[in-house]
Amino acid sequence: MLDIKLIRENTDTVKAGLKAKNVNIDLDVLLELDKKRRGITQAVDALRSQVNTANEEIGLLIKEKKDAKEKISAMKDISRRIDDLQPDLKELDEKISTSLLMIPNLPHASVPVGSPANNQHIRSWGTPKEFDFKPKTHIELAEALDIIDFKRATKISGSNFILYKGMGARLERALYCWMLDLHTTQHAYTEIFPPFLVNAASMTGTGQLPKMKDDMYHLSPEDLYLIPTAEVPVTNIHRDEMLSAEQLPINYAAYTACFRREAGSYGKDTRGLVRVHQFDKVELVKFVKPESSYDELEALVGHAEKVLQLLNLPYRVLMLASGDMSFAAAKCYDLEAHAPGLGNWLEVSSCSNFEDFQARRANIRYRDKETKKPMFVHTLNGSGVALARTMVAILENYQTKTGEIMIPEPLRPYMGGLDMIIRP
RNA sequence: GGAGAGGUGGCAGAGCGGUCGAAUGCGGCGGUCUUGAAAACCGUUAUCUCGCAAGGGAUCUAGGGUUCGAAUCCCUACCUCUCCGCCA
Repeated sequence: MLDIKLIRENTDTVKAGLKAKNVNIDLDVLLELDKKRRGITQAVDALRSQVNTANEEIGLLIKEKKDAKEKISAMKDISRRIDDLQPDLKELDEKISTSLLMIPNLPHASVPVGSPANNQHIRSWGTPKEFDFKPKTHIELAEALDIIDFKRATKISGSNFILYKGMGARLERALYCWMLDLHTTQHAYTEIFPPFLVNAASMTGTGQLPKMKDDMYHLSPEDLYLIPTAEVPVTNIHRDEMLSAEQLPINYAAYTACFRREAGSYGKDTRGLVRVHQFDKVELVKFVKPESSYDELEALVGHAEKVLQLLNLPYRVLMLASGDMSFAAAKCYDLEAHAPGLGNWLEVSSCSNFEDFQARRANIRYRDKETKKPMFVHTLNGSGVALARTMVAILENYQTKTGEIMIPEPLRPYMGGLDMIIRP
């Protein structure tokens, strides 16, 4: 959520930022409502002030057992006038806060303005693997090895669900266990295992609601949502809390399943593991002081990159252009791993700084040592990393000529020492 | 699912119609004492919002209601706890 004061005082900056994010919102309407509200608020406050003064006097009169009838009836009139203004004020409040919740975060100054075509290539690690045979796709490989059963997943749940089997299931488990161990022991994150169902307040806190309602699975009797990412429950750990400055930075790593309806993306990546309704992910979440959040973003990207480096998967780092960033992000790097079977780069991690956008919505503050004032923290998160697509990259990069899969070195201890997935 | 209790400041906890934005304790901050620290003692310490300012206003889970006036009374929702039942 943006600060209404920022919108009021730096209207042009905000307008430019929204334009860069490719969002068409009429701020002038909002500012007009804001102006009206302030006018009515001032009128109401003045009346209330009268009431408050009079009430003190009435209290005294009654205490002294004097007659207060006249004053009381005068106050009835004023109270009625306040009541008359109240509905307008309430309506304005609602309109303003609804509208504020629909305004996205502004891009940071370092972010290139434009569409996905303007995404900026930051660096690459490794080079796409060359094979002396035609590499297969993960779909062909997994079916032949009987480690993923696409047909039965569809029977059980529908299209774009995954059913891992045997060593496929084991490899999935090895991956998230290893990633959690890496981040908790090497990068100083505290492990979290959160609920996979969250309430509307949590979804609003991180910015999924109200705008992305249709992208999420919703359970109606209880009014709960399936999490699209661990970002939601983990960031909301500290919703409505006042943290102490000494606690910061707070770093959490969480494995969760992630659930996405992917409504509106039918026809895209319909086969295989690239776009699925449920996938596993280890998410990294940071709560930091504002002055360090951009350094923390670089560190966070580094932690996600470490996963791909240790797995020896070639990847590239992109800084997203303003128009390609998510609703809540101020700056975002994507990591794309190369999938030689598909011949594609796959987004396996997205690392963002939200600055105080989520902290404002979720009311996550800390007390500043110098000013002693409550301040909003900055929140960040990044995938470290998302599994289904990383599984694609592993299967396709580690395939042999005979269609078997070498197990990446760091995962072998998690696979009972196994170094190769062979045909059944 | 049934019965009961409760949701108050950073935390714990009092207040149950009229100077209550709220006692007290803990914690925090400043000071006295001390070579330094601890202890002790003294002082101080909510947030949001309107206003150039002076100074207002709001907030005791949320939303309604009663009243001139609500943290305090009534209704509804949500949440927490205890007991019973059911259950992986």
